Amino acid sequence: MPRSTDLPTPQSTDPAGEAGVTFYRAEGYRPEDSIGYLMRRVLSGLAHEIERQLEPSDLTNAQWLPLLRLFVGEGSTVAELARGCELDAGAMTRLLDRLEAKGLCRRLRSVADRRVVNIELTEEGRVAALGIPAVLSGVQNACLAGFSAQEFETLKGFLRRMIANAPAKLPTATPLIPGGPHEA
Amino acid sequence: MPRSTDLPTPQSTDPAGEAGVTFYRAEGYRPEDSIGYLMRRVLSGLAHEIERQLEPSDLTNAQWLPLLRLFVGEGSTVAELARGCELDAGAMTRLLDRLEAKGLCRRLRSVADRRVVNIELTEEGRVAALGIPAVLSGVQNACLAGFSAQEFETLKGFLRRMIANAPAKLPTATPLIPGGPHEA
DNA sequence: CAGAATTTGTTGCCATACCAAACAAAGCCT
DNA sequence: AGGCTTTGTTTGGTATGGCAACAAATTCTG
Repeated sequence: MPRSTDLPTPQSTDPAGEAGVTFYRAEGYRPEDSIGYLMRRVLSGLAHEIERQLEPSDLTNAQWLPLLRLFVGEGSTVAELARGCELDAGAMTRLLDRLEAKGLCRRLRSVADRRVVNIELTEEGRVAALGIPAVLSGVQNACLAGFSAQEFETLKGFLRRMIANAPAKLPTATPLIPGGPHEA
Repeated sequence: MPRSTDLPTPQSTDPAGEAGVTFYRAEGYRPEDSIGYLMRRVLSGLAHEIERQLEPSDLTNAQWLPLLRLFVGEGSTVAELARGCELDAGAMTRLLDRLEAKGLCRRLRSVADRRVVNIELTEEGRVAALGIPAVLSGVQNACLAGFSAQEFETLKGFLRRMIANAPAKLPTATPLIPGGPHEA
């Protein structure tokens, strides 16, 4: 197992000079033209519409994601769900409190590892989760009205490149490297 | 039973019926491929980095926007700032409480309209606001590393089209309609 | 002009979200 | 075994956001 203690250098260019990437400047900066502002508006629109359509299920915008992940089996403990939803473990605990209070899930202490609490959907929870993908699909399709398949792919490519440009953020998913480089 | 008249009509009649805009489907829906998920990750990356860089100014992610708007003169009352930041008036009241507690702004009851509270930056507030545009520009430029000017424009076009696809939501900002509503 | 409708700012209540601390249970190391 | 470290969960404190209820001020209307 190669321990790469050096930083991965995707591009051999100078770390300082960004090859003339200067779309924005401090002087005359206009929020309305910023991609951050634009994306925020797109996202808030999506979120509002999703929450509106999930209202009959009594699911808030913060609650459908963990419910969906439980439903599709991507996570079954507090810690896993917290990581999957990019949330604080404390926040997830209380979010699950509310879901449990609604009767959508229940906690089961693991016997194998007594630190762990396994979360499982109730029958009600499964029913509620069942409708989520349709809503997400519908809302996002509506948001993309007028887009060609080509444009859709281009857009996703742009977004993935922007994500890749992030300066080493959260370890989104724990790399499956047993005994990997555990630097502080 | 003659089925020769069957059209290639999909059995699942699209509720949206949007000229075949079906990038996502309920069956096999994968969050990681959704534009919502991707944009959320881009935005959270931007937000984290901005907050990190503004840390020395003691400005949180929620606070720099109203401060910036005050600084550039886009709003000077609670209601205006709330609208400009797409926030609840109540949330803005308390946000201003915290900014005022930090000595960054102060409230002045209007004499013309005694309902109104005018907010103005203190000297400290001006100093803090002064550095914001540079941080926003830098972080967003970094996020766009590797993008051509053409791609940058294409991306913004995509985002604007998605915003336009929103189902008639909030009257974001008062349009600059000549002869329109007389704004303050 | 008087009463209704609207606007503005504030506050209460609740849902969220982060951070740090407290604990418990597992793992690791000597 | 005993101690230090890691992981998982919960809880307390604080910041933030939405909604509803209100009071004060202003505007609209009959």
